[in-house]
Amino acid sequence: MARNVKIKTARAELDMTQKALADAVGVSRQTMNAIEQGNYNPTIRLCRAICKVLGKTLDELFGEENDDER
Amino acid sequence: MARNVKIKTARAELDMTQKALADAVGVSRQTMNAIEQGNYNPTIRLCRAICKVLGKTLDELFGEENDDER
DNA sequence: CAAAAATGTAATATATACTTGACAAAAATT
DNA sequence: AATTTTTGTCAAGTATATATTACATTTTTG
Repeated sequence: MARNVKIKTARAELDMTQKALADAVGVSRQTMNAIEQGNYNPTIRLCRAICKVLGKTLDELFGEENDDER
Repeated sequence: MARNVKIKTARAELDMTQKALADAVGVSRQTMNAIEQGNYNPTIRLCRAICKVLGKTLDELFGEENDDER
């Protein structure tokens, strides 16, 4: 189900906790967790916000999901 | 409110109608129209599907929305 | 190793993405 | 210029992204 390890890694690089990222991005901790877990199909606005905070591009963090996630 | 002219352009390059793109992507024509109109905050999965059909990257079609869209 | 912090996960509730149907206006076709 | 196709938009409904509360487990820290 496509765990998003790229977010986890980028977060680690900045030494940010899931909660810190969630707060920075204006979303609940559970939502951030679910996104990293690959259980979510977030909106583009949220993806953009995450990219902005983590200093990555959309393609870097959310590119090519080949599998059939929900 | 940030009309997405990039999608419109990419669509024109392929000589696709809004309906054709909507069908190819598995979404209603109204939804595609609203996205081009900038009234929507689509999910990343839909964005990926649009990119795939139009042969563009996420960054190309959905990068940097600076303005305060909804 | 114990305590604290961070993470994974579930249930219920709410906001909003997306659908369907319908109609008007604009653009393209003949 | 008339007809058809495409686009823009609205209203009401359904599906799902996200919030909140809560608790168990894992990881980190003292």
